[in-house]
Amino acid sequence: MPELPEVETVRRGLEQHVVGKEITKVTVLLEKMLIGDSQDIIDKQIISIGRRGKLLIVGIEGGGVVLIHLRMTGQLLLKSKIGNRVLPDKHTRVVLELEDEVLYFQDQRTFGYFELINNAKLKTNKFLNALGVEPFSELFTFELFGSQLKKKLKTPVKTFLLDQTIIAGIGNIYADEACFRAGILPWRKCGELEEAEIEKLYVAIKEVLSLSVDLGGASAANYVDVTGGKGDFMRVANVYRQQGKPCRVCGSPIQKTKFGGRGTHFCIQCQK
DNA sequence: TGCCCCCTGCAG
DNA sequence: CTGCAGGGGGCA
Repeated sequence: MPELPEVETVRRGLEQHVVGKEITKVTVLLEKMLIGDSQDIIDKQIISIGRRGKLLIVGIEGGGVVLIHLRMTGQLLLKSKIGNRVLPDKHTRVVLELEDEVLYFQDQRTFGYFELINNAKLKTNKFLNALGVEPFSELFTFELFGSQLKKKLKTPVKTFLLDQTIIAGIGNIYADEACFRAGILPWRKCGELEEAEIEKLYVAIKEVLSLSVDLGGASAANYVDVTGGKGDFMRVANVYRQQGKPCRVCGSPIQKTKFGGRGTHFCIQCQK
């Protein structure tokens, strides 16, 4: 489900509801989805909710963290009744009981995970350490972006955008949307972008991610926030899952193809 | 740097 | 029934 805007929306929801609460019970319904010993966090307080790229970082009293990756279909829900859904159900993988709240980790496809990790191991966590720059960070400057592109001359732009070790948090939706906004076809090589296109792409990445955070993320399929609410980004999506519809800018039909094994959406008129 | 794979459910 | 799905690890 989740790319940076969706994970950030979940992060904010959690921050609002679970910081300062003590974990009273942990129930693991699918063993592989919780890495580590759940005893390590029992009777401890949640002290912070952070995020790096698409990864949530739950700070635990006494030093450890719980890394949560939602991958494709993960959800974190604080309400046990959402519409017709009553939790736990067959997609519930982990349940965290917190004084007066219950946090359900739902994951249809079971690609996501909870990983309990102490401070020492945090510094050596491979995935976390490999993550590239945070797009909203002041470190993500136009200069940095340009130098990153120049190291990947033969790499297609979309592949570059999806590489979490370069920029953290962009996934299939926002890669397509950023390319559209920049007027660049996703398979163009980074090395052939002109200066003006590089600038457009840089701005497009920041704008589309921040717009989506403002809209509560994109609920194209499974994504919901911690209360079960959907995000509104799909209302303004220009290309993602818009194939066949007229381009909002030029009216020509949005096309869909397969690129690098992923569905890829574009406007042949607006993107060159 | 590309592909296959991990899984389940849903649309076509 | 087949193909596809917003992620990313492991393999050539």
